[in-house]
Amino acid sequence: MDILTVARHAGVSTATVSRVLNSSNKVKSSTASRVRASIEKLQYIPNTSARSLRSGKTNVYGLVVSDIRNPFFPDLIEHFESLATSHGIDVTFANTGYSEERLLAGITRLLERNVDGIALLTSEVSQAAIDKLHESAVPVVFLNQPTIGAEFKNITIDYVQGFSDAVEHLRMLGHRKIGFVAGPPNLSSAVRRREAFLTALNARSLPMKSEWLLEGDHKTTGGQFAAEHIFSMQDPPTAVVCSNDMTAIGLLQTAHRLGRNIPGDLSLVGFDDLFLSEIVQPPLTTLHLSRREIATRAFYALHSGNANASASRSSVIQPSLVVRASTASIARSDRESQPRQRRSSRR
Amino acid sequence: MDILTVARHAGVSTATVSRVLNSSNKVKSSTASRVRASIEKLQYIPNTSARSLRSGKTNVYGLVVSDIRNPFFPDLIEHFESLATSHGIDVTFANTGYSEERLLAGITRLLERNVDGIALLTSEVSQAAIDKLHESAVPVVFLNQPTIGAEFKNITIDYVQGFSDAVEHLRMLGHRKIGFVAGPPNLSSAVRRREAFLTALNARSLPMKSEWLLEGDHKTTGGQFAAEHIFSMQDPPTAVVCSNDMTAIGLLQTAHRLGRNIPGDLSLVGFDDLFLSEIVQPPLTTLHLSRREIATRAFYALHSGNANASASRSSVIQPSLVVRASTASIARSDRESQPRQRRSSRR
DNA sequence: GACGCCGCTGTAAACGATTCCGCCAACGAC
DNA sequence: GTCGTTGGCGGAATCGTTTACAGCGGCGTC
Repeated sequence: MDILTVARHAGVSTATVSRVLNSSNKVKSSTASRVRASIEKLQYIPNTSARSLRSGKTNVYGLVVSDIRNPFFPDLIEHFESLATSHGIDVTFANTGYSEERLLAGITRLLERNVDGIALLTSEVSQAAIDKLHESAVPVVFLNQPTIGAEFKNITIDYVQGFSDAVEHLRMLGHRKIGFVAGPPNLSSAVRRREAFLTALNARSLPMKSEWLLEGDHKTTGGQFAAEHIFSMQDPPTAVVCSNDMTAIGLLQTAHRLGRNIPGDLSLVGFDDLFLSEIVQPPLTTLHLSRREIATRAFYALHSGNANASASRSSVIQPSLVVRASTASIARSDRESQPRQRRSSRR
Repeated sequence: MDILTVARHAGVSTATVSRVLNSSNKVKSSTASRVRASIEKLQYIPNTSARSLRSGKTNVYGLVVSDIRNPFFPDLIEHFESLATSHGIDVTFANTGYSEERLLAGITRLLERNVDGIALLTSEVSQAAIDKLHESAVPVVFLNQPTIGAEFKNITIDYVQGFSDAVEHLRMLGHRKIGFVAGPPNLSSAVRRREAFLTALNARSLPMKSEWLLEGDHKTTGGQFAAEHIFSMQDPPTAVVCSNDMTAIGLLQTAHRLGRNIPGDLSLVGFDDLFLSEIVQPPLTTLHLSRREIATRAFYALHSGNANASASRSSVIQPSLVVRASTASIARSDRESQPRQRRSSRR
């Protein structure tokens, strides 16, 4: 079932069939409808390989993410995919599992597939990967890669403002000893989050003991590890900010296991606002990061050609603080130098 | 950069280059290595469109899932994808959001892409979808579709045994009044789970009030709804089995909100064993369903040709009960005819 | 020495679409 | 009546591979 069969059936040439397929306006409407009838009758489906061989376009975007098990990414994928398919574009998928090796392999695969664009919604981009993308001239959009040159599009997230809000929230609650559980040090997004946190601390002249600065892995295991450390410290922080929600949730879980109370013994702030954050006990105070917005910008960065490229490059996504129940006023024994206080006025 | 350039550079014909590309054994090894050197030198990447136009194979599988936000599916996707890419196959992805319409649209897209196989790891398959797949003659594997004819492969899950284990577990704990929160009635997997539960109840001559048979949506919202119902009943069940973990987690969350204790006031069993189940408080007793196994069987059902087709069709996946902390011996006020009891011996 | 066979390689015809040209009829202007 | 223009359509080249077929040395066999 090829285009020639349709052409014969409709009594026209293949060129004309192709034109109605691609909705060229140079076909008389009576001819067009006759062709369309034949297409319908014969159940003709154009061959994608032939199409993209000739036209050079595949109508496929590659989407690469770090860790599909982190609920942050399924949201992202869903939005990206539904946006893409509504524009007639399919998405092939690559999961790196935070491995640079798998990232490079994934990019190679996508390049071999001649995808029309690649959304690299991941953090562990190595120089080798960037070089490879650079020489293949395929449109690429990154998520929050500060070191990326202007030849690539980049969606930036305002970590500084986000963590500033988080720290300020804790400060208002009376916390002065605030710890941080970072992500893996080879992840640029994790590094930037950590720096943004430290900036927020500095701006408020809050103390930072290196002991309070823990390293996680952006998974629950990192949080579990951190919890064990924190609750065995001589001088523990009274509040902890985590580099992402999964870390905070792992911490929460271990706190439970150790018989500690959140937020009674420790206030906890996450980052991402996974749906999980509402579900855990206590519901997690966290920074909301809109997946829909990221997916939308990523898609249009690839799709709109270069139309509003510069506009979308300059824009920045703002996280917003969502206060739930994992943070509370500093109280009880933690407020060392002050008398015990029942509660602050009314609330 | 095409194959002709490489051929000239290596001083051979395009046919020979193609042969080394496809590792035909009919090329002298000295020639082959010369060609390989040229490929390397010129950074040649074969054009996938041309390849699949000529060969009729795309080396792409379609993977369609119901709801990527349900953590069950990311696990599935990850395993499927890593298996596929390790065999040189890419996967393009479709999310149906439980919508038959989107399912049909997704299948159409995949068919237009000429994928070499489709894994339909979803439940809401309509007859229209089946017909479409049938006439396209593309290899397809379904997940647990009892009505599917023998012309399709099908991975079956032993719900009867699974729910039997769950009910037996509750019965051993002393529960006699056991409710069920089902999934959407138009989802065949949900219907079959419900039936399996009822079978388990019957086999033990346990009572079933229709009031205890609730309907959810396989998301947390369904569980929330169910919790509100259950805790306002005159004669509530003492234990509830849920059609999946998301439902159980929603129920758990609302129980918390209503000030009820799980498992004190109600024992709870889920289905799937999401990683979430370990994280919620209390950790959820549930039926473990191996995503790796499903993904593996799905992949090989498509990939191994017809080699061990019949073997894989006949095999069945067994869920296994994982006992955590959301189920407990019936106790306190729920044991109507018995005196209140402080706790069971030691613990 | 003729012949057949075998291992390796090249030639060229597909695969199924898109699209550049060029053609033709119709029509208006002069 | 001639000519130019324009809208609509067809012919055929082209995209980059794969692969059937054929060719061509060299070698063993009789």
